[in-house]
Amino acid sequence: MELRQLRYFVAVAEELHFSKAAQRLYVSQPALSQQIGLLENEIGVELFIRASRQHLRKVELSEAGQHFFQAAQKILQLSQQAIEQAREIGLHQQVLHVGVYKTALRERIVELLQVLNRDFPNVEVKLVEFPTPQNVQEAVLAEQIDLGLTLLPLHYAELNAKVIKKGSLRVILSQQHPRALEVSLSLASLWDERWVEITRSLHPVYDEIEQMCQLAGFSRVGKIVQEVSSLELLISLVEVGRGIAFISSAYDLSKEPNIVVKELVHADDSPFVSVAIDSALVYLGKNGSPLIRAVVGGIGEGMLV
Amino acid sequence: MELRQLRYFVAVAEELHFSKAAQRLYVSQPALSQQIGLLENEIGVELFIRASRQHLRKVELSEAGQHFFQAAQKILQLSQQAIEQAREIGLHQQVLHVGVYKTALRERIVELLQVLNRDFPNVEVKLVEFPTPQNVQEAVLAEQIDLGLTLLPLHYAELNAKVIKKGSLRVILSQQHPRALEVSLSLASLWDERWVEITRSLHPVYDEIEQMCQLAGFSRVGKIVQEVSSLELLISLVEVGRGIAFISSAYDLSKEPNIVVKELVHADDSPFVSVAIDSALVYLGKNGSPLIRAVVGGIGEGMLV
DNA sequence: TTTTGTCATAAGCAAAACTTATACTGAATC
DNA sequence: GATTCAGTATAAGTTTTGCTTATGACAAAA
Repeated sequence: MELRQLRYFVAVAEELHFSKAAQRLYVSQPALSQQIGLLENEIGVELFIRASRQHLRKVELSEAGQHFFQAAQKILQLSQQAIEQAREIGLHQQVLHVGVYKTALRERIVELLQVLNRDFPNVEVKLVEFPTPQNVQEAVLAEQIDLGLTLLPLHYAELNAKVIKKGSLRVILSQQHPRALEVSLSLASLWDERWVEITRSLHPVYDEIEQMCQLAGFSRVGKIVQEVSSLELLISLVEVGRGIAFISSAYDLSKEPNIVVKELVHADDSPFVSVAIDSALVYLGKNGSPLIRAVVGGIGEGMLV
Repeated sequence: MELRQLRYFVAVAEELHFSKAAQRLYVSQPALSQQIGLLENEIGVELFIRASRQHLRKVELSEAGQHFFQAAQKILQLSQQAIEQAREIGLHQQVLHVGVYKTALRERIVELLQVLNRDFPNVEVKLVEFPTPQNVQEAVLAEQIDLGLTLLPLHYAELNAKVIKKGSLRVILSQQHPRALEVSLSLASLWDERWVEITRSLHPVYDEIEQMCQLAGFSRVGKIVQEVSSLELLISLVEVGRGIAFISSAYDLSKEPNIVVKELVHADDSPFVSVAIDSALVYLGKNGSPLIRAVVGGIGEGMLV
C-alpha cells in the first residue's frame, strides 16, 4: 500500500465518481481505476460498489470502504503534519534569498511567495530584485542568492532551471487599433506597424525578436517609437494607441480595460512558436541545500505551472 | 512522500545503520540511500546526520528526524490497522477453500496457514487434501477450491501460479551408505544403486526423473526395490538402508537422525539443475476474487519464499 | 600510508505507473 | 427493442521510477 493509493482513494470517495476524481488528481481515469484496483487487491476487499455493476448511477463506498475512508483521511492528514513539523524544526529561522527579475514577473513572484508562505512558513524569505533576467542568473552563480525567479534561456551551464510557466510571444493592441477585431495576427502582416518596446538593455529577448521579424521579412529598426523601462508603462502606451507591442503570454492582461491580446500565427493560420519566454526557477546544480531542492520540487503541486 | 519511504526511514532510524537496514528490508544499500535522500529533499530537511561526515561512527537522527520518526511510526501503524479493519469488515465470515497436495508439502502447508491466520484472521480456511499435484490443479479448475497449494508444472493454461519455494532434486542416503561421506554425487555414478520411490500414480515427476536418468546413461527400471505411498515411509526406508531416493530440496531433513542429503552435480562438479520441483499457489486466472488475489499477493512478504 | 567501514554516486536494467485507445455494461432515449 | 449515452474496465505501448551492481569518497583504525 502506498500513500498515492490513499490519495486516489480519498479523491474517489469524496467525488463518488472515478472520472471526476481523476480530473481533480490530474491523472487519467484508467490510471486511477488501476490504482484503486491494486489497492482493493492488496486488501482483499472491494472498497467501492461500482456504478456499472448493480443498477446505480453513482459509485458507492462499501461498508469496508467507509471505514477505510476515515482511516485514509487520518493517515494523509498525519503525513502532511509530519512534513510540516519536520520543516518547522529543521528550517527554524532559516533564511532563503530569492532574486527576481523585476520588470516582468509580478504574477509569478506573488505565486512563489504564496507557495513559500504556505509550505515553508518558518523560512524567512529575502527578496532581491534585479533589472534583467541575466542579472538574476549571475547572482545565483555568485551565490548572492539561493534561488532566482527569472526568464529563460539559461546563460550558464552550472545552473539548473525548473520551468514554472511556459510563455510565447503575443501582440497587444489598443481597442481602437484597426486590427483589434481580428482573431489572430500573422507576423508578416505587422511590417508597417509602430512599436513600443522595453529598453534594449533591460530586455530579455530583444535581439531574438528582431531576428524573428527579419525572418518574417521586415525589421523593427526605426519603427520603435518609444522605449520604456517598465511593463506597466509599456502597457499604458499601447493602451493610448502610441503603438503596439510584443508581450509574453505569461501575463494576464484580461483586466486591462483598453487592451486586446492577439495570438501570433503564420500566414497560413498555423500556430506560431518561435521566441519562447518561459519563466523558471534557477538554482545552482551543485551545493543545493535540501531546502532549495524541496522548494523547487514542491512548486507545481500547489499553485504554479 | 510515499509509505515506502516511511518504511525505509523507520528501518534506518531503528538500526541507525544504512547497510543493516537495507538488509532487513531486502533491498540494496544504494536503493535505500536514494529513497531516504528523496524524502529529505521533499521535506527540505536532513533527517539523519550521516556517519561519514562529522566524526561519528554511527548514523544519528537529527532533531527534525527524531520527531519525524515518531510520526512515521504512527502513520505506518495506522496504515496497517486500516488494512486489518477493512479486512475484518469485508471478509467477515468469508470462507476460503484451500486444496493441498497431501503427500509432500507439510512445511509449506504450515507456513501458508500461519500467514492466512495472521493476515486474514477473519477468513475461515477449509483445507482439502488431494493425492497428487495434478488433482489439486483439477480441483481449482473445477472451482471446488479457491486456491491450491501444489507442485509445478502447471497442467492447465487457465491456471495461474505463484511460486512459493523453488526446489531441485536431491538424493538422500542412510548414514551407513558407503557414499554417505562424499560432499556431492554425480548422477551418472548412481547407475548401480537400488532405489525407493513414491508410487508412480502419486508421483509428481516420476517420468521426468526417469528421463533425466536416461540422459545420464542409465535407467531405474528394475532398480526400484520398493514403491511407497507417503514421504514419511520413503524416508524411513532410506533410513534403514533399503535403498536411496530422490527428494526435493524443499524439505528440511536436517532433523532426521540417520539421513544425509546430497546435492546432485555433473561429472565435472558443476551444479545439476534438471528436474525442478517448485511449490506454488495455484488459482484461476479469471474470476479471481479480491480475497484470492490478496492472499496470493501477500505471500512472500511474510514467511514464505 | 594502507586498510576498513560506511555511505554516496553512476549507469544500466527492470518494474511500476501513466497515457491513449477501445471494449464493456446497464440505463435512458427514440 | 435497437441505439445511444454515461461510467468504468481492459489492453497496448511509452515513460518514469526504483532497483541492482559497480565504483567512488571520506574518515577512522591499523
